[in-house]
Order: sequence, then C-alpha cells, then structure tokens
Amino acid sequence: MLSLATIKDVAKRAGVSIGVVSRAFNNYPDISEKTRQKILKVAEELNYTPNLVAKNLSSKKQLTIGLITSGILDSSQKDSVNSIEVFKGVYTAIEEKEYELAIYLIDSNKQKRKSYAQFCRERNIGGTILQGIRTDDPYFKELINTNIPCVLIDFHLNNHTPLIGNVSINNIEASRKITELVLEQNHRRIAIMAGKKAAYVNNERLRGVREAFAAFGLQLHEEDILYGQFLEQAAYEETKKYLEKHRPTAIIAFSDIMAIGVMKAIKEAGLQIPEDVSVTGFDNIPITEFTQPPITTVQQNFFELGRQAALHLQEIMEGRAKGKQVVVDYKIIERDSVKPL
Amino acid sequence: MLSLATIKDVAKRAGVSIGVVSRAFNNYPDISEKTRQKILKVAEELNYTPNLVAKNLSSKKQLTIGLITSGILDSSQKDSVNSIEVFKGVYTAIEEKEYELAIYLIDSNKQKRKSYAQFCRERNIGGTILQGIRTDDPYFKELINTNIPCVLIDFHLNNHTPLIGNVSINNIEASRKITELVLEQNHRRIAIMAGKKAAYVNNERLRGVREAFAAFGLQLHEEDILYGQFLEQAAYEETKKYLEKHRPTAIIAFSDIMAIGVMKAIKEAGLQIPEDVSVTGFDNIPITEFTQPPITTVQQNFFELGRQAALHLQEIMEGRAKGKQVVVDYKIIERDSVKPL
DNA sequence: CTGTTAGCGCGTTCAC
DNA sequence: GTGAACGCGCTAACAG
Repeated sequence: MLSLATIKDVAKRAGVSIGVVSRAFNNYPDISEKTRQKILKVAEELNYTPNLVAKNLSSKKQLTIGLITSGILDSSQKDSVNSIEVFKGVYTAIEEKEYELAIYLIDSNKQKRKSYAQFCRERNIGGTILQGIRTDDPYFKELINTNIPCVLIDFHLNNHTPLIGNVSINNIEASRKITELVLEQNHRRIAIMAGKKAAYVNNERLRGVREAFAAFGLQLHEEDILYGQFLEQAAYEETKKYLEKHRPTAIIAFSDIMAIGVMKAIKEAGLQIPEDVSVTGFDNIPITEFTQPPITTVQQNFFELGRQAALHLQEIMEGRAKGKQVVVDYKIIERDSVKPL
Repeated sequence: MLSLATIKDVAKRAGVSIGVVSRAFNNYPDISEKTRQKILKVAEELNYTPNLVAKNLSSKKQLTIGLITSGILDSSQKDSVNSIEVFKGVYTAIEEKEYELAIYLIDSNKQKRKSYAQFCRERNIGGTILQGIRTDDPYFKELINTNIPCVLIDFHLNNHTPLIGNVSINNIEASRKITELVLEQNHRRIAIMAGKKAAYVNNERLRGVREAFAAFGLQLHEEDILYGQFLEQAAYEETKKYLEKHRPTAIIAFSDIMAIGVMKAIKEAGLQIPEDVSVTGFDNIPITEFTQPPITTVQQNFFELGRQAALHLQEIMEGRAKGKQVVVDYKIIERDSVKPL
C-alpha cells in the first residue's frame, strides 16, 4: 500500500500544527524535546517521510546537484569505465550529504536539445559538475555566466570566478613522468598519439611531453604528433599512416584506448611490441592489464576525481570555500609495453 | 544571469492568465491558435521553461522513473560495464519521452538506509526499474506490495501482478546453447562455475546446462558445480581447489569475470587453455577479447536490456500494457578458448 | 516554544 | 476560449 502520509496527517495525529512537524524534521532548536519525540514517533507509525519534491519547491535551500557529462553515450564500452567511476564517486559524495542528483547526458554526436542552464533551472539545481564538455561549447559559456556554482572535471577555465572550481590530476606532470620513463630507456624516435586538439587535458599532456623532451635536450616535432581523437579506430588509422613513412621506437598515447589502436597498427605492420616499438597509455582502464603485452600507463583514480568534484562543489554551494583547483593523485603503472633500447 | 522567469511573467507579458499559459504548454486543445503562438513567442523571449519541480508537485501525472541498482558501487571495474550499459539504455529511453530519472544505488555490502518504497514516495516516482536486487530483499517485497509499477532486469517473480514486468535474455536457452557447443566438441568432464545460489539468472543458466547434458544423455553432478559468486577472486579460488582433485577438460562459467578467475587458476596449475582445458564465459565484457586466449562467451546486449526495461515500464505506467516478460536477443561469440577434444 | 499564514510554480477544475 | 481560485506538500516568517 502506497498510502503516502503527508505532513498534515502527522500533525493531526500528533496533535500539533504542520509548522511544528516541519521544524521537528529540520532539526530546529526551538522545539521542545518532548514534542519532537512525539512527532518522530507518530511519523514512524505513519511511515511518513517528507516529500522531497515539495521540500524542493518551498525551500530556499538548493538540494539538488547536477552532473552534466558528454561523451558517455557515444563512448566505447572499453573506456566508459572511466565515466562510471566518476559517476560512482559523485554519487557517493552526494548521497552522503543527502543532496539529490540530476543527470544530464550529452551525446556529442547529436545536437543537444536543451541548454545546460535551462536543465539546471528547470530542476532547481544549485550547483553542477561538468565532464567531457568543451570550453567553447556555447551552452557551457551560458551556464558559467549564470551564478550557478560549477566544478569542472578534467578541464579548466582561465578567468575563473569564485563559483567555478575544477578537479583533475596534474596532467602536465604525469605526462612528463611517463615521457621521461620512455626517454630514460634511450628512446629518441618517439611519436605522440595525442587526443583532440581542443581538449584541455590534451594540451596539458602535450606540455608535459615537451618539458620532458626539453630536459633531455630534445625537441618535439609537429609531424610526430598524431591526433587520434581519443578514439581507438582513429588512433589505429593515424598510426598506420604514420608507420608508412616513419619508424619510431616508441609511441606515447594520451589514452589507453588509443594505445590499443596504436598497438594494433604496429602489429599489423609486422612489428613487435615492445621489441621493435614501445608503447605507453594513459588512464589505466581494466583492459590494459590483458593486452599483449600489458600496457605501461598512468593510473587515474576516476572515482576520486568524481568524489572530490562533488565535495568541492558542496563547499562552494554552502559558502565554505571559493572555487579552486583540486588536484588528485595519479600513479605510473609499469607493465611490459616499454623496453630499453 | 539566472533570472528564472516563471509562468506569471509569461502570463503578464502575454496579457493572459497563468491558466492559459499552462494550457498552452501542455497542448490543451481548447485554446486559440493565436494566443498559443503569442504565448510561445513571449516564453521564447523570456527564455521561460516550466519548472519541473513545481510541475511534478502540482500535476497528478507521474513524471519521474526510478532506477534502483544493487552491486554497482561494489562491483569490479572490469564488469561494471554491464551496469553502465543498462544505465545508458534506460537513460536513452526515458529522456526520449521526457520522463525524469531518479537513481538509487545500493551498496550490497552496506546496510541500505532507506527502503525502496520510501525512496519512490519521497520523489513522486511513478514507476521503477530494478536491477541486481534479491527476490528475498525485504525492501523489494515492500516495494512490490505498493501499487508502483516495476520492471525487473535479469530476475523474475512468480506471482507477478499486472504492474510487474521483467526483462532479460532467454538465459536457459543461451546457457543450453553454449553448453551444447562444448558438448559437441566431445568434452565430457565438465565443471560449471556458477554464480550465487540464490540468483535468478544463476538457476536459469543451471537449468540450461542440465537440459544440454540431458540431450547428450549425461547428468550434471553436484560436485562439479562450483559457486564463484560472480566474482573473479572467488572463481579463482574455487577452481584452484577443484583442480587439486579433478581434471576437467572444460569449465563453463556463468560470467566472464569468473571465467577470468577460472583461467588464472588453470594457468597456475600448469595447464593450457584451450589445449588442456576449454573455458567459456557469459556476458561478453570488453576484456574477453583481449585475454589469452580470447574467450568464447554469450553476448548480452545490456543497453537493449535497459532500454526495453524503460520502454516496458512506460507502457505499464501509461496503462498501455500489463506487466509481461520481455525477452532480448543474445548471441554466442566463438573465440579461441574452446577446442575440440 | 507553538500556531497561523503566505508563498514556491505550476496544473486543474469551474464558472463565464 | 479564457480567467479566477484552489491545491500539491512543504518551508519560513511572523505573531503570540
């Protein structure tokens, strides 16, 4: 039986007014312990629990948080793990503080019908986490011009306001470290399988590569930077084309999924990994452990990324902090895809 | 600027009452085309869009659907793909019809704080999809005793009411087919790596195995049924123990993740796959393509499972259908983990 | 400490 | 066709 008891029922049965019931449930101090107990007891009997929709409408407090994610609907099953880990982290942190979660998934192939700001307004959303969004997305620009607090995962805004925070690993450093690892093994003919030119993390990682190169007195040439769009197939094709004219001893990929495409092309060219060509990835998706050979990569803790994003957003929403940059740890995982020269 | 225009603003500016605006937005027929156009134009100018929270509260129609999932928070990254595919399917089907989605994730290790019925009541949820829930879960029992329509993914209820539907592949048949495939390769000493005894799909698949055995004039012995709890580690340990006393030529696993544990134990026993022992999986998670050897398995379309669940739930909620059993296609994927004897 | 009342933004009768 | 008025279930200010 779904007999939805309302605040009125509780009030009547407890012999008080609805105002008191409301205050009892919201832990107001100005209420006698005796009536509070009485009310809670009656509520228990009636199996009453406040209706969140009504609460949301009447309360001035914002109690729902948005999660706007692009690229999950159209991503490969192989790396959708990342998104779900982020989601789990966000969910965990939000549930703990009894916020509500509203999810908006953007299919980057389709034209999105509704603006992000509109999505938020319609649902009384008090703050939102964004992931996989492009900085030049007009809807994104519109959103950050509202006064809705935002936390960005894996990207960053230059002119950030106190309402905008962001969370990521130190991509420059991670990229530099894994490049150094390759360089230290005496590789010099190195190609980079980058992602999308416009992507923030892409440029950060490129910068890390350049720093590592510079530390070794080397320079990164444009022709050795391939763009695989963070896609397996594109990475495969780009590598194939590249191998027709070049013979690198190592390829550094900016995502595991691209590393897999890279490895496929290398093998098809009759080359061995890591004997002929070393390969590195980025993210540490589960498959990297099972490929031939297992891939040396950068482990990102996506759960923590999501969790920290939700935590920081709550800080901003509750006025406990201004938007800042939160950095999450990463870890280099050495497996068998890199071999000294 | 977040200037949240309300229905009042539109009404005032269009020179009509809020009732008319509401009717214009909800496609009432009894409104002149002229004023409807006028209202839509003004709404556009004001960037107005109805507040869903208020709509949800005032409307008698149910416009949000729940998704209650257990086992995603505590599942391995390796097979959380399944859950996210289901989620994507559900999301896609729900968004299309402009329902709202409310997600409730249950950590099967922790004691859940809130009953499913309560979760639904608090949010005015009109119907819900359940996944990974145990039939003997008291909260589940409570929920199906309300009049909230439910669609169950991958499990089933005997005394089902017109408000309860369920979606899954034909597990008996799929299990029978893959067992036959092993049997046809002349394997006779076969062990089964089953999941959890209480799980619905587990028993269905067990039944499929028995049917296949019977068709070959064989019988399945209890001692050859191992229970790996749908976990890699448990499957590994059970296999290890089993191999100390038995020497099967094939092991049929009820999930890919368990097949991976099984394969690890086989390799550690100094045996080769498939030369010494053939192995099959179930689900077709991405990793199966990369293991050594790639695993022969049953492909489930989890996206479709989720999508059909949401579609069927909407039918029930809208009174267009009674709860029924929806069956989704599966496919046997033959790779290299099975070898004829 | 408690009751009353006015909203929150919208859907929905019921008159006109 | 349209407007006025009530109600959804709750919070929050105000009075007492």
